[in-house]
Amino acid sequence: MNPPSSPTRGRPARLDRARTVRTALDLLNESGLDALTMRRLADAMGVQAGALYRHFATKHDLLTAMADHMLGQAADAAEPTRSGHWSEETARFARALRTALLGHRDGARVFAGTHATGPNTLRFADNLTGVLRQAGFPDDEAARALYAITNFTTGHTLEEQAALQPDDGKAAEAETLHQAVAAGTYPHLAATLPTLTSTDFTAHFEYGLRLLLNGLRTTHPQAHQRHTT
Amino acid sequence: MNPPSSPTRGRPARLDRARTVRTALDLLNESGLDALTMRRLADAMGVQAGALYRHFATKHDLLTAMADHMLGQAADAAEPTRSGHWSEETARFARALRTALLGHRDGARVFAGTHATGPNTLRFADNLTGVLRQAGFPDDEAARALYAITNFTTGHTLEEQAALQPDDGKAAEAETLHQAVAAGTYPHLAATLPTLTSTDFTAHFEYGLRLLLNGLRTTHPQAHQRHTT
DNA sequence: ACCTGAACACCGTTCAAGT
DNA sequence: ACCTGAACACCGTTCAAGT
Repeated sequence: MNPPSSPTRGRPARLDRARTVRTALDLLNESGLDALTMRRLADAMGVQAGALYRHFATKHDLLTAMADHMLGQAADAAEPTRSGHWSEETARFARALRTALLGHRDGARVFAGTHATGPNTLRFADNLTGVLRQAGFPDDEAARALYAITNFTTGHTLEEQAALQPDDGKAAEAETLHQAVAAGTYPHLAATLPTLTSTDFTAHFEYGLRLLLNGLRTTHPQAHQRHTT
Repeated sequence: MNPPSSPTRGRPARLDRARTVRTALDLLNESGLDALTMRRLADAMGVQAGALYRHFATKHDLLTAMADHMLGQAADAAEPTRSGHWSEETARFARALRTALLGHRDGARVFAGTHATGPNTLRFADNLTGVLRQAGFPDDEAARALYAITNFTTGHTLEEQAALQPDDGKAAEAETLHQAVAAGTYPHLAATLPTLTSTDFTAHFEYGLRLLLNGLRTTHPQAHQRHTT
């Protein structure tokens, strides 16, 4: 069943897609996206940079594979359980996506920067869409709700991870904000400053998620619910 | 009122922040973010690359200034008018943000990649927060709603502009999707494929926005409304 | 078949020196 | 004061040549 010269014979290949993606994700966690270069990755794998191009046509290709690998966590964590209410199931998918992106440094940036259409991403999307369809949403609303939820989640996590970043003039930025606010230029920002500058990102995320879910309840074909969670 | 050697005398400076930002945004529109380099920008301004560092400490600094400039459009377009219902006012802010980001090639990527805290960004945020507070939302909810709306909008527009990009193996991607779907692996994606692959991004955006607004209505202190828009 | 070595065409950023 | 020239320490990607 193997070709004449079996690929398992001869020098064992140092490189393969799976191992390269895992090493790249490790490097991402250690050094961040800006420091993830093809040369550094090649170094980490004991190989010359050019060798990586045997498995990935471009760096963007590699990042796409990394994004899909991350989504594996999300897809596993959110496997539909048929038990909960559709809104709680949907929330689990959104939370699993955020958690998966938070699982790697700059994870949201990697995911947002690629159009991942790998098996994990598709599985995640298929399962979430299934939850909504089985809840009775029409096909087009299920598709659009999928987009709304994932786009909100990536948008939020992008912000969250940017805010967590090593101090890149972050102090100076807060300074500008406080000064402008103190000057009375932005009265509404001044009034809401404690919440705006809060680092409880889970609370921010849960609020936005709740808005989306409440919105979905409102448009649900059998909208017989009345509770606000 | 001017220092001894007035800055308006002598060689007229070829460089200043405002003109540099405008030229950079033009270059962005022509060539995209990946082609926007400090050297190319310097060329466009008839200057050596190093000269740019007199006005911007880093490239990221320049991108932040570009992001705030773009938000000027959004802040102007959404100036509160005191006339409409708070939900319609809020929708105007979200739409103005999307439109402003769509106004420049890779606009969402520039905005999402920077923590803009310039005057335009703050004005936009202050005005939107004001609409929500005057509608009766408590301060913390107004702040969180601001985040939910802007994060959804950037997340959506990021996707939208990525999808509009010149064909970067986009055909191959659609191929993979259709094959996987035809193989019956993703039944729910198959059922929703027409909507999922629709390029009517305005419809996608409006649906997500409606979910958020309906969600806000649900949690509104004086929730006496019942209509679904 | 798989990888090396070396090159090509670039980057962002710094800084002495010129005017 | 403002900008040049030139360098430093890198990039992604390609491809003949080795093993």
